[in-house]
Amino acid sequence: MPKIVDAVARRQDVVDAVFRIIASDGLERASLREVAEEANLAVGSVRHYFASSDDLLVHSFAVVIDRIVGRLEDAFSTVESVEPGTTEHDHAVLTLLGQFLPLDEELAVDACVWMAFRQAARIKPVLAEEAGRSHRAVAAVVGRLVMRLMPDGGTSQERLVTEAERLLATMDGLCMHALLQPEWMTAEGCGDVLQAHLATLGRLPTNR
Amino acid sequence: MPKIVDAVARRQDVVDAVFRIIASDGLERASLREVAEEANLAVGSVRHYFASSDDLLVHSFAVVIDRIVGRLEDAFSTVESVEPGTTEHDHAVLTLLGQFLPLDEELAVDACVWMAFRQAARIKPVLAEEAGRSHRAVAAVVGRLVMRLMPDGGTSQERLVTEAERLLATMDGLCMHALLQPEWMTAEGCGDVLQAHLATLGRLPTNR
DNA sequence: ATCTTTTTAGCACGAACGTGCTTGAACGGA
DNA sequence: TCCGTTCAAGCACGTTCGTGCTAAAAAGAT
Repeated sequence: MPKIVDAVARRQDVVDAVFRIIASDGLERASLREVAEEANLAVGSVRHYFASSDDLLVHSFAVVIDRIVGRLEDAFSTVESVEPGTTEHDHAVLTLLGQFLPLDEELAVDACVWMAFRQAARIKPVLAEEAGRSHRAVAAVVGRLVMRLMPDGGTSQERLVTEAERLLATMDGLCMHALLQPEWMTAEGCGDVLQAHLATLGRLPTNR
Repeated sequence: MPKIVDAVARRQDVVDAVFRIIASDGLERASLREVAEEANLAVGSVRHYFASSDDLLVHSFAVVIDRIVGRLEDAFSTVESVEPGTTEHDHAVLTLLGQFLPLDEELAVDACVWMAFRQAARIKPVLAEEAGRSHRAVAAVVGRLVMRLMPDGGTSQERLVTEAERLLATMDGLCMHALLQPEWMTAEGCGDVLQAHLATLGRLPTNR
C-alpha cells in the first residue's frame, strides 16, 4: 500500500484554512488558490481532498454548523442538569446564549463563518440545504430553552413559538451587531441585552 | 453647449439596476458588466457616471441608507403626531418598525441591499464610513422611539441604551430571518414577535 | 530493490473581472 | 454651418477564478 496520511485530519486542516480566510477576508476570497496557500498546499492537493470548490464550501458550512450546534446542545444539557430558578441556572442559560456571540477569538471565527454562509445560501443553491439544517437545529435548542424558561412552562403552543422566534431573532441581531459594529456593541452590552431579554421571559429578576 | 441628459436621473437608473442585481443575485454579482447590462447601457457609459466600481457601490449604499432612514423618520414624525397609549399610536409604532422588514417587494429589495452592504462593509474599507453612518442614523431613531415607549420615559440613561440596542438587535434579526428563511418567518410571524417585544417595553397590552 | 497506489504539484484553457484609453455619435451655442 | 463639450460604446491589458488533465514524488507491500 502507498503513502498514507490521515485524510480526515487533512480535510479538517483545509477547512480550518477556509475558516481563517472567511473570518479575515470574507467568503468571496475563499477561492481554491487562497485556501491552498493558507493551508500551505498546492491547488491540486486541495482538489484531491475536495472534488470541487462547491464541495469544499458545503463541507466547511456543515463543519461550522456541527460545531455551533454541538456547543449549544452541550450547554443545554448543562442547563437541564441544574434546578431552574437558581443563580447557577441563570448562569448556565447565559453561557448557552453566549455560544452565539463572538465573545472570544474562536467564537468570533465561527460566528463570522456561520453568518457568511447563511447569507451566501440565499444566493447559492448548493448551500441551501445546510442552511435549512442549521436553522432547524438551532431553533430546536432555542425552543426547548424557551419552554424551560417561560413561567407557565410554555402552555400556549402559539405563544411559545413566538417567544422562540423572538429570542432567536434577538440572538442573531446581537451577533450581527457584535460582528459588524464591535465598537458600539461590546461583550458587556451583549450581556446587558441578554439579561434584559431573559427578564421579559418572566424568570430572571426584572431589575437586572 | 453639448448634449444634455438628466445626469442625476441617469445615475439613479444605474443605482436601481444595482439594487435589482443585489436583491436577485447578490452583491458579488454587481459587477460593472452586469450592472451595465441590467441598465441597458454599455460598460463605458456606466463608468462615465461613476468613476469606478467602488464609487458606484458606495453611492448605491448611500442611496439605500437615505431611503431607509427617510422612511424611518417620516414614520417617526407620524408616531410623534399621535397621543401615546392610543391604538393609533400603537399602529404608528408598528408601521415604523415595519419599515425594517421585507413586507412588500420594495421593502424587500431595500432590506436585501442594506444587509448585503452592511455585511460587505466588514471586509471592504470603502464601505465602512457609510456603514457607520447607517448605524448611527438608525440607532438615533430607534433610541427616540424607545424613549417614547418606555413607561418612565427613559429615566435611566443606561437602561434606555440597553433597550434601544435590544430593539435594534431584534429588528435586524427579524429582518435577517425574513430574508433568509422566509418559509419559517412570515410577515405574520414578524408581527407577532414585534407585538411581543413591544409588550415588554411596558406600553402595549401584554395579552397581544 | 521493485511495484502500486496515494499524495502532491503544476500546466493550460476559457471565462469574468476592473480599468486605462480611444473612437464615434449627439447636440446646444457661435 | 461648424465648433466644442458631453454622452455612448468598445477595445485591450493584466489578474483572478474553477477545472480538466498530466506527471512527479512518496512510501508501504512484495
